[in-house]
Parts: sequence; C-alpha cells; structure tokens
Amino acid sequence: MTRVTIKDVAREAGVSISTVSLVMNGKGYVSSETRTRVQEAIRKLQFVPRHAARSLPSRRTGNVGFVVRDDHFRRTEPFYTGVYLGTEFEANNQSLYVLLSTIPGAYQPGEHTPRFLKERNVDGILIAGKVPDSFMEEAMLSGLPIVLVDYEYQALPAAIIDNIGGARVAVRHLIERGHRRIAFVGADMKHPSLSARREGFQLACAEAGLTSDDVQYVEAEDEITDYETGTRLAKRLFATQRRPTAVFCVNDATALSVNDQAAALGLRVPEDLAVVGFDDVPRAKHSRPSLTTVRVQTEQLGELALRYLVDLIEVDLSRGARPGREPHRIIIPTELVIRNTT
Amino acid sequence: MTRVTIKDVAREAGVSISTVSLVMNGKGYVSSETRTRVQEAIRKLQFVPRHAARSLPSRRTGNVGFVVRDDHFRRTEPFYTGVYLGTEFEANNQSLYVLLSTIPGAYQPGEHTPRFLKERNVDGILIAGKVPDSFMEEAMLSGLPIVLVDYEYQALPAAIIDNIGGARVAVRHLIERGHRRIAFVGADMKHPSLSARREGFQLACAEAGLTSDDVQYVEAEDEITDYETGTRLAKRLFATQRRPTAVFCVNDATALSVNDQAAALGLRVPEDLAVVGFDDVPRAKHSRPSLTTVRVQTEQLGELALRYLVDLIEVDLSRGARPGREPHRIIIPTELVIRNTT
DNA sequence: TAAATTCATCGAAACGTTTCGATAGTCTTT
DNA sequence: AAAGACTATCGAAACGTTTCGATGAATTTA
Repeated sequence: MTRVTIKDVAREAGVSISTVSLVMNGKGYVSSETRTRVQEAIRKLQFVPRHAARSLPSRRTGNVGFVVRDDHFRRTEPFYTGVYLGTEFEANNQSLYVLLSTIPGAYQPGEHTPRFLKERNVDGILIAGKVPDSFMEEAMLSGLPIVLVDYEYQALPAAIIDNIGGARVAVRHLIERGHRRIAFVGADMKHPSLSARREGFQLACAEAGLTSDDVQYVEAEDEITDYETGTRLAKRLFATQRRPTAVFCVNDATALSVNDQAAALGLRVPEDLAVVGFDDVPRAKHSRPSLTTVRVQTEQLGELALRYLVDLIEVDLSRGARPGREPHRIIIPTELVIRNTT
Repeated sequence: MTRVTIKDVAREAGVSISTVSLVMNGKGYVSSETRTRVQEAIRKLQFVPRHAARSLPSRRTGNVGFVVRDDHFRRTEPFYTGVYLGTEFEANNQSLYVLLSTIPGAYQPGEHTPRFLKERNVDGILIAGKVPDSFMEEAMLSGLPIVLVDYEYQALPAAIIDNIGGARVAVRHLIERGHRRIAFVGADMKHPSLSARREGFQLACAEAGLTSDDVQYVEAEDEITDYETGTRLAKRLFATQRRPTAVFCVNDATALSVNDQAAALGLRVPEDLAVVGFDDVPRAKHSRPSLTTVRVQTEQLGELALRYLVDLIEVDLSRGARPGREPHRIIIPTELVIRNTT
C-alpha cells in the first residue's frame, strides 16, 4: 500500500541506499554490473523518487517560476501561451516543474509578489513580456537567476525575437512592391520589443531613401496592442489627408484591425492599401484577405529561454560566486510570411 | 546568509520547535500569550516555511495538477486561460501550487503522462475540457481526487457551465424577436458541454412549438470549434435553399465566423440574419456588429472547481475510506448579453 | 615491495518540517 | 482529597532523499 522508496530498491538490488542514489544521479563511481542491477530493480519496482524528499537535502527545489502580466497572458493572440507551452515542454525534459504566476499591471511589491518568490520555492525565474519595474526590482533582489523572454531590462540575460530584422524585412517587402508612402502603426511603444520593430521600420525606410514626407507614424504610447486599440489607431490613420499606400503594424492584432477598418471604409486591400503585421497569430491566415506578417516561433522562444535559465542555475550552484559573464541575449530569427494583404 | 528556519523562530520566541509548528498550523493547545510571542518572532525574522520540508512528513504535496488539451489551451478564445487564472488565484488563497500540464489530443498513456502524475507530486487533479478517454482512465487509476471543469465523465465530480439554461435563454431571445426559422451551428459535438447547448436549443424550440421544418442543424462532429471550422460551417449553412433568419452558434468563435461570412455575402446582420454566440470572448464586444452572446464567468468556474477539489482532498486525507458521497456537480450560471447581432 | 592513486561501496549525518506520545500543571468532579 | 479531564509544552522519531567521509580492494607509481 505504501509507496516504493529508495530503501526498497536498495534491498531489491542488494546494495546500500547511497549506491542507488549515485546510480540515479550518475555521480561517483559505480561498477557497470551494479549499475544495471540497480536500474533493473528501479524498473521492476517502478520506483519514482519523491520530489520533496529530493529537494530537501540538495539545495535545489526542482521548480522554476514563470511570470507574466495577467493581461498579456489573457490576450486574445496566444503569444505568451505559446511561449509558456515551450518552457513547459522543455521543463519536462529537464525534470523541472514550472510554477506560473501572473501579476497585475498595477503591481504592488508586497501585495502581489508571486508565492514562489516569497517562499523561495524556485531555482530560477523566467519573466515573459514587459512587467512593472517594481516587480523587476523585487525579482533581482531575490538573487535568483533570471532570464527574460521577449523583454529587456538593464543587463539581464534575455531571449528575444529578432524584432529589428523582422520589421526590416517586412518593410523592405513593401518597398519592393513599389510603395513609398508608408505608415507605421503601433501602441505600447515603451515595450522594448515594439520599439525595436519601429527601429527596423526606420532602418528599411532609410535604406530605401524614403524621406519624412513619405513616412508617417500613428502611435499610442501606453495602451496595450490589442484589436480595440488597433481600431482607434486605424481611425486616426484614415483621418489624415494624405493616406499612405502601405501600413506596417507593430503586431497582428492591430494589423487585423486596420484590415477590417479599411474594409469598412470601402478601401480595397491590397490594391488601395497594403498591410503587414507581426507575430503570425492563427487568425492572420484566416482573415480576409489573409494577412502578410512576420512569423515568430513562440514555443521555440520559451524552449530556449528555459534551457538558458537551466545553464544559469547550474553556474549559480556549482561556483558560489557569480562569474563575470557578460549578459547574453539569445535572438530568435523571424520569417516573413507573404499572404494576400500585400 | 543561510535561510531562516523554524529553529531560529523557536529560539527567538523561547519555545520548542513543536510549539512553533502548532502555532503555524493552528493545531493543538497553545496559550494565547505564547501564540502571539511566536507570531511576533515569525514576523520579526520573516520566517517562511520551506515547502519541501513541509510536505515530506505530512502526507500532502501542497500541489494540484491542472490538465488541459494543448489545442484547447492554445485556442484563440482564451476560455481555458480564464479558467486557469481562476484556479491560480484561488490556489494562492489555499496556499497551493498549480502544476499545469497540457496533453495532446492523440494521447498515449505511458508516453504523454503528466510528470506530476508519474511522480505523484500532487494532492488532486483538475481536468479542464474534453480529454481523451485513455487519459481519464489513467487519471482515475491514480486514486487521486479529481474535479472536472467544463467536462463530464462517468460519475466524477465536475464544475460545469449551465449550458442548457444558457442556450435556452439565448434561443428564447431569438424567438421573442420574432424568428421562427432558426439554425443551430456547431462542431465537436461529442463534447458534453456543446451537446448540452444543443439540448437547450432544442428545448427552447420545442417550448415555442417550432417544427422540424423550422429548425435546421449544421454540424461537424469531430472538428474543433474554432474560427476556421466556423467558416466552413457558415458556407454550408448559406448553401442551403431556405436560409434561416436566425442562427444560434455553439460558441463565439463560430458565431464570429458566421457573422463575417454573412457580411462577405452581403447579408445584413441583424436585419437579414440574427446571430447569437456563446462564451462572450473579448472579441464578441468588438466585432461589427457586436455579438449577442451568453456570458460565462470563466475565472469563477476555475475558482469554484479548485475549492471543490480542496474539499475532496480534505475528505480523502481525514477519513481513509472514501465516503459514499453522491458525485456532485457545481453549476455556474450564465448571463445573456444582448448586443447588435439580434 | 612499499606508497600513492583510483575505484567501489557503504554508514551516517544532514535537510526542515510534522506529529505522536510523554510530562506536568490546573481545573472539575465525585 | 483522590481521580479524571483539560490545557500547555516539549522531546524525539519520522518523512525519503543527498552527500560527506570512511573503509577497503585493486591498480599504478616510485
């Protein structure tokens, strides 16, 4: 009735508890003969070590924290869901549990602190997307290894999208199609990923020799980049006298919105107006007309971020002192997906 | 440098370790004087008990598992995300961690088994949405308390939406608006929640004395209920000779799709065709015209499900034997939100 | 051939809680 | 005034691992 423990395995294999532990963790010296005997006992008894018992004497908890703003996580485009699934997948390979915690945009340090931080029940933290500075400070104060995903903060390690490159290729594509009057539409422009996309936009425009007469910016700084904000921006865009012939939107949500607003105004896409988005959310393929956009491998992003975090945890535990490693960025490439809005 | 333990608290308060433990868990007899002294020591030293140390001698892990199919979780409408956030929120109140695990639709028992099940690292399991039978069997075999959310299986405890009632009210609303030729559009009809919505539809039709001449069904049995499937169903619907004047869709994703397809065909909504959805996803409010639908409190659903699970865990631990409790369903009410498609 | 290394295994002390039983002191009850 | 029931506190065993140091045997080095 009672659960199988390491003791039972030891008895079955005719060795000591320590030896079983060594075999399980691949440490120390064990003769290959003993090793197989132990492994067979484990298989026979279907022994699975108890997580809690394991983490008590060893210094690790076997968990990593995943923090994301609730409004980001709940977003209609499942961007962070994809990232999360990627980390979950890789966490399985690494025999780690992922403890997810959402925090509100109006973060109050003591009040909303994720429980795993209070209890120090994680070995490291993944932080996805833009989060309040007050949270960042709290997280850094914990001294735990941190990897940011799709976000940048000071010199912290981060796994990010090639936003500049992706935007640049997308805008180049518009220019190759002959467009010269191009608009940039975006919100939440304090987000480093989004401002990077603007950078890529500017870069491509500059390379093509477009002047400030040709280029136009329609932005909302603080609002979230969702479909509704997109609608408002689209209205502002179409209210200008000299309408552009092409629009680069900071993400698909806004692009789809611009797409719909154009239709509502009787504009033909792509003849009267070309539209490009960013992210390649599921709906992009099925909007009418289907949206040209920049694809991001969200799951891969989460996967790599987790692997990176595991590296940092390793370093953190082996040498007590943090080595002077330069903070590294992992950059995930993007891919232009050409559909019917261009 | 080293972490504060219960020992430090005991020393600070001038009592034994056991007494501190009793205070923390509100068990046994402790004089109110000693109690406050201990509590002050805890506050002063900022003591937080270690999760692993706690779960080793006690029989509980302090975790609950949350299982959902990956394609459901990744769905564009963040239905299960809302449910998940609800459980997360309530788990915080209950001092529990939620371990999320997604499983594929093509589930292979040994292969895809959630790690927390293999390791028995949870005290109970929440299962959200329809999952493969092979998984259900595996989960039940574990002997752990289970609560289903938005799903039903055999006699297991479940927290479900009032699908029948919600659909009934929605269809009644159509009938009150004068419609008599009404269609039902749905997919994934093996899902108990969705077939319950059809039941509610039938109920309302019967109550109004509609005949099988008036009513029409457009269904796909196995496909997932997303925007794309909706598009296909809408095309089938509009290909019929006697077009209905109103449509009840099994969820918002399909309703939005029907909405868009109608527009593409030049039909005016709601004049030529009235449309009702189910779920009230964020986009429902912002589609054009905005969608009349049935609101579901997803977070509340998750919250109540978790509380229910905690009850079962309690029972499971206190009396060893499972009492003959009749399996209970918790039913979350719905609310009709009237907008511009009706 | 003695000393030093490497290999293999084990015993026992940790890790930080919970919980059971023991020990008394203080009230009630008879 | 003795017996029993509460109340309050504590010591120590237990939970199931990891890991450190000890003990030899086998092998290499001097």
